[in-house]
Amino acid sequence: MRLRTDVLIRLQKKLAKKILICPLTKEGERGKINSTSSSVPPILNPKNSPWLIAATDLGIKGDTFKAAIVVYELKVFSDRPPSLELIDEVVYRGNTSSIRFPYIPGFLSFREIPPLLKAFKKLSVSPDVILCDGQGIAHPRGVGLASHLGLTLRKPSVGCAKNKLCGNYGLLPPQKGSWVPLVYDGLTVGVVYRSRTGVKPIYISPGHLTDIPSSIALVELCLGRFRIPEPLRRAHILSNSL
DNA sequence: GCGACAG
DNA sequence: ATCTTGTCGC
Ligand SMILES: [Mg+2]
Repeated sequence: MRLRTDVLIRLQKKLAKKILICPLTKEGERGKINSTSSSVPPILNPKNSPWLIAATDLGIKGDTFKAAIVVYELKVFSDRPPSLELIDEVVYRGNTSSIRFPYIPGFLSFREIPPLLKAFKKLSVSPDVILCDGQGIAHPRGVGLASHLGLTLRKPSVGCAKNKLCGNYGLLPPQKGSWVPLVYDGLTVGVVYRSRTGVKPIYISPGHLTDIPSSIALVELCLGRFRIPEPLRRAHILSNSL
């Protein structure tokens, strides 16, 4: 039997109004005005380090699913590359049969959030921001997985997807670090970002309590030698291991 | 009606 | 996402 999406669509439209797009800051600094009034993301300022970066992913293998959360401590320096140190990891296992929704493009959050919330209950630390395997506001109704999770947990979140859900964009140079706006319905909702030279790009969009510049900066600071930022890569591996 | 379509 | 080994290319 087909899933009735009309109720879900109404909920998404209501949630969309609650999403806040602003520079990424720590909870205590939220709402304060930039002392320098500059457009430089606060996370790039060494003075604001360290940051606790969480990443989440869900893996389904046969009759078992695993919701994984990893937490890294990010330190930004003025005279050397940023450092990432693994702080904590948790995995919540459950029966695949307990997953209430099938996968339908545009409604991924309803399928993945319940298991992810279970995993968050096992987490003892409180991250400053959550990286999600999926879109943020780059969504037909502006509420992708990252946005929905951020709103639910009342925490900053960033969407980092391996594929596009919606929107259009122009030619993207092959060099690592290049990016172009991702436009949907006349609005720039994120960017298509080249994390590795000559490699398929990733799709970055703000989830909640962050903006596009801060989202790009966060992902860049978390990149290692792979296409996917290290925390998300680790969460993905963890959610698929034994 | 047709094409697009996160994980 | 999952099902799956070796193989092609930089
Ligand atoms: Mg995933």
